[in-house]
Amino acid sequence: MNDQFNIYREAEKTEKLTPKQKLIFQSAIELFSERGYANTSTKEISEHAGVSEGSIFRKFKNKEELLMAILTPLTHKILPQDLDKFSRTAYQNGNLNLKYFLTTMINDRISLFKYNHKIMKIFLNEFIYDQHIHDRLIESIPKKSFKQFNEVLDDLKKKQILIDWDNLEIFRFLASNILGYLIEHYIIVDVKKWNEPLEIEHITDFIVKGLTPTK
Amino acid sequence: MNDQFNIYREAEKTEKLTPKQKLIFQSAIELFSERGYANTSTKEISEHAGVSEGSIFRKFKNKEELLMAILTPLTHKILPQDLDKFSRTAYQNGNLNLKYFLTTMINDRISLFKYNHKIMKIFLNEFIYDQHIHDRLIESIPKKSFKQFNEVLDDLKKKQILIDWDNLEIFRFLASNILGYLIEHYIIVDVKKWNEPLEIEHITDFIVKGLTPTK
Amino acid sequence: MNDQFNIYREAEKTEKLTPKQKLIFQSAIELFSERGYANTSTKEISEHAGVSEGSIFRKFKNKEELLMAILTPLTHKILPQDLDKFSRTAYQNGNLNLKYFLTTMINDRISLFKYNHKIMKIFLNEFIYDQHIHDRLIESIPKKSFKQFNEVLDDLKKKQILIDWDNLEIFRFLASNILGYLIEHYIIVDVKKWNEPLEIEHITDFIVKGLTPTK
Amino acid sequence: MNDQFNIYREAEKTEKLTPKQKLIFQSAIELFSERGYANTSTKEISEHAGVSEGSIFRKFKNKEELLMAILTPLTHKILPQDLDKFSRTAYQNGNLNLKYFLTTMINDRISLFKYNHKIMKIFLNEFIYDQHIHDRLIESIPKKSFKQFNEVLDDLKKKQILIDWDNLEIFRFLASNILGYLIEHYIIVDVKKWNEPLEIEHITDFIVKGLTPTK
DNA sequence: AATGAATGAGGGTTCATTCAT
DNA sequence: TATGAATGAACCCTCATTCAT
Repeated sequence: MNDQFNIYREAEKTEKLTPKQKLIFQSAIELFSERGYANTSTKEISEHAGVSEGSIFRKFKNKEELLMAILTPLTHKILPQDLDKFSRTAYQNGNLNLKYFLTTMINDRISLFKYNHKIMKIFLNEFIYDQHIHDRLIESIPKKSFKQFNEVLDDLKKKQILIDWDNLEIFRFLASNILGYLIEHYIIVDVKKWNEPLEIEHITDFIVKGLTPTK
Repeated sequence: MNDQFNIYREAEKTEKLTPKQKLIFQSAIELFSERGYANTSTKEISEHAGVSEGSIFRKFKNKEELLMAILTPLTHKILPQDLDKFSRTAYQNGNLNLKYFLTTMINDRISLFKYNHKIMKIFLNEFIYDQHIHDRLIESIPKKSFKQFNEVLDDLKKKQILIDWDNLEIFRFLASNILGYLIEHYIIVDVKKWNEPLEIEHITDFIVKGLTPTK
Repeated sequence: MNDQFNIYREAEKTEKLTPKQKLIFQSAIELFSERGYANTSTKEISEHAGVSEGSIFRKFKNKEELLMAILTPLTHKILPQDLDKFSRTAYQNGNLNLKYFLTTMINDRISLFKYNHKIMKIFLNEFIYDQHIHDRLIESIPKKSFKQFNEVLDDLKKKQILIDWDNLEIFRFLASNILGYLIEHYIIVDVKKWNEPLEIEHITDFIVKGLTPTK
Repeated sequence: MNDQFNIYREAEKTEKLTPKQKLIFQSAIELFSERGYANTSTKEISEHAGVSEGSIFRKFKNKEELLMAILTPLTHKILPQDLDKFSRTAYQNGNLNLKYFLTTMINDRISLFKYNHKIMKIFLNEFIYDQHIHDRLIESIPKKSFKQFNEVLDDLKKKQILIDWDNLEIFRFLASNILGYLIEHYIIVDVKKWNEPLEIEHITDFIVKGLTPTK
């Protein structure tokens, strides 16, 4: 049911991986997320996958290609691809408000990231630290998403249900709080149990209040 | 003037580094932040510092000790060490409100990180990936800060000028938005110029509104 | 027409190669001569031939067997196999002279090498460096050729139309100048166009003059 | 006394090699000439030199740089650098003739190559087979030598003591016969003993006769 | 104190060869 | 017969660390 959020299963399909190559793929995700790309040797990956080291390089030209094969699918999903769906939903409801729109979007993003938090961890790190990978990833993020995102925000601002700040700032407020939540609970993982629905509601409330225009 | 926020100058003092060792120290910060700890060789550090490779290991037992020498001072400063100063300030002003308290604190944190963003960049990465370093750093964060932080928040909540959410959640909202801002502008460094005071005001407004109790 | 000089076509016949194996054979010649035996991978050969890598090893036990299959036929032709034909020709002409004999022989050798210069290039390299191949090739050069060669030279010397030097020296003068010409134009391949008949005439003249006994 | 012809001793000096690096240098010459550059592993070189493998890469950036360090000095000497010295010698003698000029030059070249036949073997092979190295070597051959060579030949042709063929052809006749001799005796090394002065005299006679203009 | 030559374990990658399909 | 996935030894090279000078 939640397979719509499982990114790498899809990647495995489209890349036509053999069973052993799937093991390599999954082992790489496991180890990269655990100890970082630079700190994981191809030998370790092959051992974790129960496969010869050479097998890695049959499918993946080199270690970086393996990393990109893991990360690229995410770049196509990392921004909501049908933002207008959310805004339309809000309109259909008749009861047009920012909260409903954001609630839908935030939950969608959280679901996506939850099911791919290991890849997300790898992604976040490489995106910040490896300029080369940073550039390659930026390129592969669909331009369409950016455009849509801006259109929706501009529309909301025009209707005066969104504060009139720069779109990039608004985007950062969204991203910071969603990612902050996810990083705390899924990446740093010190905390054992928590009331997820409640916290998500808090996040939504927090963002909605923060982005509502002051009268 | 802003030397109060300069962490590594202090580190150099306390560790009693010779001039050459200072060069090593600064070169390591420069290169670790630029290309990551794992991707920086001691050879490169020594060359950047204009020093022989062996000199690194005279002062620092090994590469990791050098890293820890860079990061440890930060752990003592990463949480505000005199939060009550901020709250007292707010009181003294007579005009007690959340915004003033947060404004002071946020600006303080941003100043600290700005003047140490290279170390921060190194810190973020190692904190996420190296369990060993993660643990050492957690230990060295002063317990006192945690306690103080909780006391202040509880006080604010009692006075009903702060929303009644879990302190850790509130902390996360603060941290997420401050770090989000800093990472965007000081670590990812795609953007060239921006209106810093305005953005900081937005951040403060955003957080204040988000954390103000609903009537 | 010039198929008498085409060595590998013959090889293909005698080894009874299937069409795919012919492709492998020709691809190997192409690539070995281009980048050297050691620098050509079986994968590259199979790709160049449009064939699976495994197919190479169906016919050829290993990479070296493939090399030997290419080189061995050359070793049976590398020395003129019917030298007496040349000398007889010279006699029949009635106009017995060294020049006519050498002209015929030199042109014959040049024709042979021209049509097999890729194999020759491979041969020259392996002959020099691989002792194992060196020995195998020396063995497979027909003893008859040596004997014939000596007989012809001795006869010419007796008739005092050839200088009285050691046969091996004379052989080297012949070989050096013929190979020098071929290596320059067919193996080093820097030069674009040249007057082949003229140069061959010069070579012949040069050798004839050099080997004519001084009165 | 003959150290004027020893190229690599000079190389070792100019490159300021440590004793261990000299061992590496000499081992590389030994092994490259014995089994070829491509068939010699850096591990083998280090073992032959009784040194750790890493030591190779302290001085030489990579395997190819090691090869170039061996070959480059030769490229500066491979063509006679003071051809006019030979021609002047011939003139001074009063008894100006082609034979004297060639005798001097041929003996000089043979001496040079004899004392560096291992490097020559490596050189010949890489020059023919590795396009990349071919180009680098061509570049480093001093242009002056080419110019001088042409001037001397043109002068000799004008005085009608040298046949009027293209200079490149004449060069090839010289090179082919000198190299043929050296390759036979110093590189293929099947022959045990031979009368060197006699053979060199034959070579000189052979070339002189071949290049003397026909009346 | 400072140097930098030397080490050798381990890194990513290539490749001839095997073998199940 | 033909394929190509899989292997693992060997390859070139990097690097933190040691130590004689």
